[in-house]
Amino acid sequence: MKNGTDTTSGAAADPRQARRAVTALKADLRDLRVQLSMLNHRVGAQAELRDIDLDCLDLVSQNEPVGASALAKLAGLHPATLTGVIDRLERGGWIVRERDASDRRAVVLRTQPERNRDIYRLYSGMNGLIDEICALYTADQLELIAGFMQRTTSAGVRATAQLEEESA
Amino acid sequence: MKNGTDTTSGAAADPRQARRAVTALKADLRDLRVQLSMLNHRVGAQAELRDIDLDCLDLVSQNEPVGASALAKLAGLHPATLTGVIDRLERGGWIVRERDASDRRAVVLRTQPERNRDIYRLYSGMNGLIDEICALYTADQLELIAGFMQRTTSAGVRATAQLEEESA
DNA sequence: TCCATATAATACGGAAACCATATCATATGA
DNA sequence: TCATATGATATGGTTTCCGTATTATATGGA
Repeated sequence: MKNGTDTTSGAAADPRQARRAVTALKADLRDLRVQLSMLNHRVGAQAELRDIDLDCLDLVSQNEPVGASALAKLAGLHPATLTGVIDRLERGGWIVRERDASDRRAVVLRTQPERNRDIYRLYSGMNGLIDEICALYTADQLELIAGFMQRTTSAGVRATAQLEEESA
Repeated sequence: MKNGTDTTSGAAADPRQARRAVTALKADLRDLRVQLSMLNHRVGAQAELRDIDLDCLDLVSQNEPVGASALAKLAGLHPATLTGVIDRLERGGWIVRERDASDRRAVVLRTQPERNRDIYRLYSGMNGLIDEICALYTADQLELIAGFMQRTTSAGVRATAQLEEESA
């Protein structure tokens, strides 16, 4: 492994190499996105969940406790559609739906940790492979990569919000 | 980035730091996956395509020319479902469906480059933000990150195939 | 060649999901 | 207190999904 984390700034010594690297990385990111969606689809099939249900389940665990309307906004789904998603997730035991004490119209969603271990188990193959990949890198390199992912996620949030308001 | 310690090999100097880094990276990867799915959902909404249609369009452009059954296998979709997906993609002008000259039962799918620029345009916001992020890194670092993504994509292919055969 | 069998894609139809709209319960503020 | 807003769900028409049947073509013997 040649590339390290040793450099101090992002200034490019060779602009041509930099441009090529950026283009290649974007293609790799796109391929990664598609493949992770495919993996997710199979996981969902095993768990008898639609793709969107699994996405919502992820969103709940990232944001719990979360209300239905907040989740609808995060997922970009119509409220009525989200009711159906929640019904399925609740019926399958993946989440619980509670009344909000401070606003009795509202509903609060939480994951069922016990049940969600089943999802984790379906990802265990991928998990092990990622461990093998990570073993090829130093901790510093992994932190560099993770940092890039965090920034890209933030960019995704912003780009999503922008598309959202354009359609509004 | 942080402390410029050894970056000469993949061996971890501090196993504890390495484990923490791997755990954090997995969480970041998961967040990234979800957010990219959300972004994709908005892009699909603008293009009047279902999420799965957009995934299939990506798969076609990655594998074209590709047959319908090959695509069904890649996407993990029932053949009859895929017919519907292809109908929508063709109706929208995203792909063309040709008869295979060497096997007249088969259909060959290709993207319409002209039309697919519309998708590219919907991703332009994200694209620009990624450029900004990449500017923070050296070309060597970007190559390191891209390499990690490639390996992760390969891992995704393997994990997907494994889940596939477990269900069969 | 002829036929049995396999394979690619699509047609069909019932079940499920999606979502615009209406509805009900509750909150908020004039 | 009441008008209005808001959160979630119910309703119903439209679309999608997918198991199965069907059609067209290919392939490998006898």
